[in-house]
Amino acid sequence: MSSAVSGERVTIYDVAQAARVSTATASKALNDTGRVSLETRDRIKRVARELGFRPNSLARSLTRKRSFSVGLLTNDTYGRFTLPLMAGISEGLIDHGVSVFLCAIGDNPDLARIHVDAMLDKQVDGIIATGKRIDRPLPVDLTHLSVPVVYALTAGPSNGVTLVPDDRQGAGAAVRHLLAQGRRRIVHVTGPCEFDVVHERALACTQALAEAEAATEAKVLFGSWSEHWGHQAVEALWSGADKPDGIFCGNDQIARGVVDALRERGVSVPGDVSVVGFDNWEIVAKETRPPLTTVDMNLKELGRQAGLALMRLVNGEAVETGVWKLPCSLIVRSS
Amino acid sequence: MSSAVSGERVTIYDVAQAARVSTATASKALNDTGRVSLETRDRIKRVARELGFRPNSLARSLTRKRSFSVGLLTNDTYGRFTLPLMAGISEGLIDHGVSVFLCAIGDNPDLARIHVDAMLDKQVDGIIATGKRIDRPLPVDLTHLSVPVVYALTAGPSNGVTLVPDDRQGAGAAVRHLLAQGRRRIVHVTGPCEFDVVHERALACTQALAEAEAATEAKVLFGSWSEHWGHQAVEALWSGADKPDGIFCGNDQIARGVVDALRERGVSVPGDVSVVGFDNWEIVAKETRPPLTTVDMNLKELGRQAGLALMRLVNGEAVETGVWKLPCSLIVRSS
DNA sequence: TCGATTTGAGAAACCGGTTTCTCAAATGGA
DNA sequence: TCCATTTGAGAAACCGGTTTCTCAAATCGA
Repeated sequence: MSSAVSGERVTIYDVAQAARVSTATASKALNDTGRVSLETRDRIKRVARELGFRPNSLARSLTRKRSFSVGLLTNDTYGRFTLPLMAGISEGLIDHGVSVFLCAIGDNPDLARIHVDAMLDKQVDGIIATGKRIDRPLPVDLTHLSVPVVYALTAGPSNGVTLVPDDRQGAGAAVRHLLAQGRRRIVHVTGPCEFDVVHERALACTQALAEAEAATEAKVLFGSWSEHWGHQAVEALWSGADKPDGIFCGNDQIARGVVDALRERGVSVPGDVSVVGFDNWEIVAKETRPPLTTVDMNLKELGRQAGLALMRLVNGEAVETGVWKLPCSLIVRSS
Repeated sequence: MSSAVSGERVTIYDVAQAARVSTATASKALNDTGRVSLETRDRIKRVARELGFRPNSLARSLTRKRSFSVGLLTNDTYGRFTLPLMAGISEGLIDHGVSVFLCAIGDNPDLARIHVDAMLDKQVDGIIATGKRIDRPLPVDLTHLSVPVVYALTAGPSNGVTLVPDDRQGAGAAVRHLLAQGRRRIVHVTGPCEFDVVHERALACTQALAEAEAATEAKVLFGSWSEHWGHQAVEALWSGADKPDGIFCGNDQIARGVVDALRERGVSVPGDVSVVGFDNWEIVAKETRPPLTTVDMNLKELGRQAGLALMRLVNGEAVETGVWKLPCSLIVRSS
């Protein structure tokens, strides 16, 4: 416990001297490797503890050729997806003594290149690439790096490891929830059709409805990812005949717009119409009146898995390539 | 350009050999230090470029005792404040070749300790502490570390360097904007009174109103940081006499609630009442109908400054201690 | 009891750079 | 022309660890 405020850091040399052994023996004792008697080993460990010895990670990395740090490259400026992911990665890796360099590269290829080079110079053991769109790659090529790369929430090469939420399963759960509420006239109000996830989710809607024999094809309205579009969609739907009794929205902001618009029209949620969102962006979903039932992509868990997958690659273990789809969870609130 | 796909990394030894000099000379040439003839220097640099030499940052750090990496400790799980800050720090430091380790520690002191130790083992040059509340410290003591620490958006020790937005100036600008719109019956709807910033901003309101001789004291309603509170506040205000014609809100979510509630009551914004928010959380502010005029805390710039201040400390330069208040900007939209 | 094997520990090389110190050659001044 | 100074470059030590190799002492088997 002592350790004292000895200005300078305690090195393994100090420990060796205090324990009257060579640095070689000290190193072996502390790492539980090599031939050292139990007695000596314990003594060295005790001395190290007393001196408050903490090995210099840089020196260790130099010989071990493992820096115990990884890089996280992100595209996402708001941090809405990145921070939960980051938290998961960090949580999964801290047990391995691994720290995470975060680089916000925006959409700037030059900046991305600079950051990637900086990471490689710092000898990161691997890189996790993440973005805000699953169907778009980052503005930098990571395929010929000397370190393994894992892709999360962004497009990766087909022979790489890519982790994404299972949009289809999530959307299916949302629609089945609406069906379970007795809703039959279900509409999907979603984002721009340029997004792959939009199609995935629409497809899942159709499948879920078909399974329940509620409809042969889901009615889908494409728009933008905004609250404003939620309002517009309700206006369009309620100006026609055949008004829906269940609405599944492409994200929580659209759902928020939909719920607000319905309330303004005097339509009761969930009395007359049930609404389900997507993302479980708590700050939106919980503040909606009534609080929004929505799909959570379990980004933290996804981050954890991405981190662990990267570690396996770093350790040379086999990892199944391709796209891993991780399950989403339905968060049932009052809408 | 060649460099080839030579599997292994190019070391300074390779460069030295190719240029027919010693590693000592190579190092001096590449770093523009020591005694080397211009001719030799150029040749070595050219060879290094041709071979695609990139110095191993770990090895360099070991001798230089500078790792060119810093740690960012954060409390904020949503990342709403952290990511803009992070982007600013990163932007300010990448020119210095410095990378940032991000650690999300939540409110867990043990986790915080583990992360701090991990950073120190990795020989970070310094640490930036950030949180979601300016009047609360992180759950870990950073005062006796061997590396300099800068605090941003979180409470630091009085002899430390702390950067925060100038809430008073920002709030003053907001109120003066309302006054300039011809508003005189101004109310401040804000968060819980346990927050220091709440008082700072309230005080600034009073001052601004006093300067304009519009009132001797600002009317302030304390509540929570939610949209819901915005609704409640409007209900309370409109059920009494003396309805306001200008509302300055403690954050954009409250403002959002206020604007929605006013619209539901048929009160025109900005026709009858002007509303100003705080935070410029674009995803809320831009989606409000009408788009919200609000105060931006310039977090990215704050991050940049924090990073640069830390660098100065690392380089042993003098840095003024105490609380630095950085200016906020009023973002004028339609409310 | 004696040679063969195992054990414990240290010397030294190494990782990939930086830096100090040394020294021969080139230059300068008288 | 001769000595003092400057210049350019390399040898070697170093940063703080890890790892291989060596070797004397202890243990083992016959």
